[in-house]
Formats: sequence, C-alpha cells, structure tokens
Amino acid sequence: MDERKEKILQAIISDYITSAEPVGSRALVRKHDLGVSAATVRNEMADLEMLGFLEHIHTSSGRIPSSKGYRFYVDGLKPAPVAKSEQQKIDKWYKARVKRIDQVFSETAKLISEVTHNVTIMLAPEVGKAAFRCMHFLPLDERRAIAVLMTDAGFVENKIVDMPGGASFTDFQELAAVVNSRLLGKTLSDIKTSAMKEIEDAISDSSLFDAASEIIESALHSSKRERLYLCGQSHIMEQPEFHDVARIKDILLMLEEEELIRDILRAHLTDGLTVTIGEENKSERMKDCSLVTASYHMGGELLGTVAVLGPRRMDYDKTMALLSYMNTNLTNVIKRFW
Amino acid sequence: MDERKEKILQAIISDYITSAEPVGSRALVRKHDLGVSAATVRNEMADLEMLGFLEHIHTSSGRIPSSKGYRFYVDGLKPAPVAKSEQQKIDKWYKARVKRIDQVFSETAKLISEVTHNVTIMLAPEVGKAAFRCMHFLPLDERRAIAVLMTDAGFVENKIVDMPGGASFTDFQELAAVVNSRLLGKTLSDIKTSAMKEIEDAISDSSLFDAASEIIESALHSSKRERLYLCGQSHIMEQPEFHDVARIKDILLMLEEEELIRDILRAHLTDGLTVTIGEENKSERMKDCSLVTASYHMGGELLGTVAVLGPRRMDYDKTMALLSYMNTNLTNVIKRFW
DNA sequence: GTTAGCACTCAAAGTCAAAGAGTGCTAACA
DNA sequence: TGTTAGCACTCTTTGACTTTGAGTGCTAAC
Repeated sequence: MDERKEKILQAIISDYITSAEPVGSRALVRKHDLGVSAATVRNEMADLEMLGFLEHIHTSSGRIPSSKGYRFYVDGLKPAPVAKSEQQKIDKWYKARVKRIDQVFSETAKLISEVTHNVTIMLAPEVGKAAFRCMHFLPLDERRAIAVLMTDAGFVENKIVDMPGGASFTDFQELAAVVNSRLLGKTLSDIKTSAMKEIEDAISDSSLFDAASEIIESALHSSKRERLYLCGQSHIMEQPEFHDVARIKDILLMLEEEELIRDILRAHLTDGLTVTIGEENKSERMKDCSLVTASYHMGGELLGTVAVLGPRRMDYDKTMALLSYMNTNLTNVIKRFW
Repeated sequence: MDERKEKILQAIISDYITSAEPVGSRALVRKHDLGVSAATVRNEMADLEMLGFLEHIHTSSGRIPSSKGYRFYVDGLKPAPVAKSEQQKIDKWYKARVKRIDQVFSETAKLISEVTHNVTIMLAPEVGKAAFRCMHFLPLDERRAIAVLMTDAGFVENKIVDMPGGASFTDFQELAAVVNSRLLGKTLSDIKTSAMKEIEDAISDSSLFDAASEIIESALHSSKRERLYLCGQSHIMEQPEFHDVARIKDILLMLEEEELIRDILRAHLTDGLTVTIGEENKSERMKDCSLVTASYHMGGELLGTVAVLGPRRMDYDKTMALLSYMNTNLTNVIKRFW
C-alpha cells in the first residue's frame, strides 16, 4: 500500500461519495490530477481490489469501495472543522426553536438530520445515570397523592400514586423525609439495586415500606427520560442505494423497533465518536448502512448518544465534524436552561 | 342510479379495495353472482362512468372507483361490528403494554396502525380543555423552585422556575394559596384569557404578581399534552398505489410537518367519525389519500382525535368500525388509570 | 515502471412482436 | 325494450433481441 495507491483510493471514495456511481479509471484521471494515465490507474485499481479495498459489481463496471476501503478512508480522515456558515445555521436554529429544555433533544435531532441529510437518532439521558435529589408528595384527593421526583440533572418526574389502605398523608410526609435523607446524591440505578435496603431498615412499618418501595420503583421506572428521538426518515429516500421500496421498508421497520435502536445506541454510550461501517454493524439489516455516533456530556457527566444513520456511502468527514461540534455545543445549549 | 347499478358499484369497489387492480366486467361477473352477463355489466359500467362514480385509465383497462364513487360507497356503509378476535387482540394489547397513562396514546396509535395496516395519527388532549385543579411550589435550591400544576384529567405538568429577586419561598406558598382558591375548576384556556385579572387583584405585590403570571403562563404553555403520536409509516410502502419512491417521500415529508397534521386533526376534533376521500382533503398533497378520523371523549369531555391515513383504496368499513370501537374502548382504558 | 491500444464484457436503453385482458359496438333474441 | 353473444379494436405487459457506451484486462511498445 504505497502513497499512490492511497491517493487513488481516496480519490475513488470521495468521488463515489458524491456521485454514487461506480468509478472508472478514465473518469478518475480526468477529474483528479494524478499524474499518471488511466491504464496505470487501472493496474492500481486491480491491486486495490486484490487487497480488498475495492469491489467490482461485474467485469466491465467501475469500482466501488468495500467496507474495508471505507474503514481505511475513515481512519485516515483528519477531523475537519464545521463551516462557519453551518455554525451560524446551528446557532440560529437553537435560538429560534429551543425555548424549553425538553425541546433541546428533539430540535437537535431535527437539526442534525437536516444538515447531514440522513436519519438522526438521539438517546436522551438515561434516568439511571442521574442522581437523586429529592422527592415530595402532594395530596390529590382522599386516597391519592402525586409523587414528584427530582434529579440533579434538573429533570422532574411525577406520578400519581394510590395511598395504601390505612396510610395517612402524614405517613407519606414522613416517608418523604426518610427517603430524602437516605437517597440524596445516589444515582437512580444504585437506588434500584442497593439503597432500598437502607430505607427498609429506617421504616419500621412494613406495609408503609412496601408502598414506598412500589412508589419509588415506579417513579424510577418511568422511561420518559430515556426517550428516543428519531427523525429525518424521509432522507432515506434521497439515497440512490435505497431507491427501492422493499429496502426502504426494511430500514423504516428497523427504525420502528425502539428496543433494537436503543440497544445499538447504548452500546456506543461510552465511546466518544465512533463510525461503524456496513458489515461492522451487528445487525444483519444494517449491512449496507453506516452509523456515526457521538456521546454527549455535561460537566463531565455522560448524558446520552446522538447517531446518524446513512448509506455506507455517507459523507463521513462532514458527519463526524458535525457530531463533534454538536457534542460541545449541546453542553452550551443545555446550560442556557440550567 | 337503480339498485343494480348500486350493486355493481359496490362489487367493483370492494373488489378493487382488496385487489388494487382495475376491475373488468368479465372478472366481476365471474366472482359475484350478479345474475346478468358481462356485456350488461359493461353497459352499466359505462353508465356509472358517465355519472362520475368510476374512472378509466385507458380504453382497454378495467374501471377503478373515483372519489365520488368511494363517497357513495362510504355513505352507504352500515357500521360493522369489530370482529371478536380483534376485540380480544385489542384487549390483550392494552393489558400487556399499557402500564401508565402516558402509554395509552402511543400504544393506541401503534395498535390501530397494526390492525389497519395504515399510518395512524393521534392528537392527545389539548391542555386548554382541561380544568385547573391545583398548583404547588417545591423548593429546589436558593433561587429556584419547581412549579407543579395539576388538572382534573389527572395530568401533571411541572416546570423549574426562577424566583424573582427578593421573593422568598414563603411568598410562593402564599401565591399558590391564592392561585388555588381562585382558579379551581376553570379551564386552562379560560385562565389564559380572563382569570389572571382576578389574581392580579388578589395579589398586592405587583412584582410578585408579574413573576406569578409568568410562571402560570409558562406552565400553561407547555405543549406536552397536545402531543402528536404518529406511527406505522412503513405501512405506506405496502400499498401498491404508493409503490414509487418519490410518492412515498412526499407522504413521509408531509407527515413530518407537525403543524400541518395538527391542523388537519384539529379540524375534525368535534366531528365524531369522519371520512375524507381524495380531493375532499384540503391539502393538495393528500389528493390520493383518504383520512378516517374519530374524536374520543371521557365523561362527556372531548379529549382528542385519532386518524388513519391510507390510500383512497382503503378498507373504510373495517377502519371506521375499528375507530368507533376504539373510541368507546379508550374511555375504559383511561378509566383504569383514574 | 508506464502507457497506448484493442478485444472483450456487461448493463441499460430501445425496438418489436406476441399475449392477454378489457372495452365498445352491433345485431340478434326474449 | 332490455339483455346478450360476438367480434373488432385498444392498450399494457412481457420477453426476446439489438445497439450503445462505459469500463476492464491484457499485451506489446516505450
């Protein structure tokens, strides 16, 4: 793999990314100043195919990059900065559309899908990662109260709970006091597993404890915060490689499987910026797709993952640059509401 | 329009709904026991075309129904009951999947799209229709509190609010007391327009009033409750009339325009069960689609709208039956959480 | 090692004819 | 007068065949 081969491979991939057409030797020489003839390029292309970086649909067609080829290309990319004009677009978008913190996620996903022209998926913070701050009960009527749970990330969860027979509202107030003193600062997933025991010890009345644990459990279970934001599905149809109804349906169906998508995004939660190309994806159904993911943080705290799903022939450079930029930018945006 | 014409028209439409192929006279006679020959049917079909109920793609193709034809067919439909097996499926679905009230809407939409094999859209209750129940403030830290707002429909809204400079938490408690006594039972949209004045009179401190009105305003503005649930987009691709990438993209793009969809659904909010066929739709982009909508209630209170969007060649009978059934059923499901 | 040249390959697009489903019209029938 | 059989005609669909053009692989010369 000498320098010339690399140069040719890069030229082929970048041409293919923009044109979506198999790249032939003649067209390549015409467009790029490679300093050699088409015949030489042909020889090099044959070598690159031997090495597994290029593929051939049939004898007399141009070459297209293989997953290995894309991988080489992506690994060699130097992180490009996001264009000023795009930074401005992003800024304007947030200023115009994000008025409340719960709009941050959906609008970020929309923005990214608009800029990259691909499907964007966003996994908002998991409830388990947040630390418990406090819990309150508010009376609703004779037999019910509203449990309000707050976390340090500023999220608030509420749930209507039935008071167990015999329990008075005062019991609940006491319960809240116990819970608040024992759970402060613990992450919600810790609480689920271990910290409940502490509370059991502190509450003498076992029927009250049962009710309490049920309430806490159900408040913790609320999936609201682990929400998945999905958008830009219509961009799939702009990609020539998916210009086929059956293929499009496959992808849309896959995207409707929340749990699958959630799992894929969770798997990249701690990885920073990643690129998964074609067969590198675990799911068979994504073998002609690539996924670029980035996790985002706030004050050192891991919050969630953003992902862009597109054809293998995706503009990796631009997508990676954008996600890196959004990663830092998102922190600023969230801070505005903090 | 005699009885025989009606019978033939019905036969043609029901054949076309299942086959998606233009219906010819011979095939029609073969399948249905019409008691006349193909030639007679041909004459009748020519008449029905004159009358505008049928259309012709080209001279030697079978007929397809026009929007007017579908309209006649739909108007003549007698509401069919939902099959027992489907009722059971619905029951099971809710029992297995709906654990919390906020899952009712998304799961109902999913269920309907699964049963009808079409896109389903659901407009959850508008916040303005709900009646105010009570408001509480919970201290968060030195300068912030959480405002919790409850409505009689059992929905709870919360928002982090900044305390205005100089205001103490006790001020907020007082504010809550005033607000609760004055606003009880009023609908949120009433409050927005008129009831704020009452509060202004009751609160002497004008800077506190400004803060209060801002808080109430922003809590009322929360759009969480007017959420749109959309699902089953992949069913579009099952319809032969949409077997074309450009057409599919059009529809998906339209579905991504939340405000447009919201407006369409809102327009049918008070109408009970409606069917809008092809060109009857206001939007040009829906001219080859039909929309079946149903509004749902609880205890006489109008809550929202469910809609099924499909090709003009949609199974109106089944869809209308299902939506009617869901309408009553939804009430029961919501009651389970009440 | 590089290049020009040429034979060869294959997909895409175009042409054409045959098959098949359906209509419209006419004339005969009850 | 309404119904029907029959037939010519229309138009799409399908498949076979050809042409075109982009591209390759190989060879021989530079």
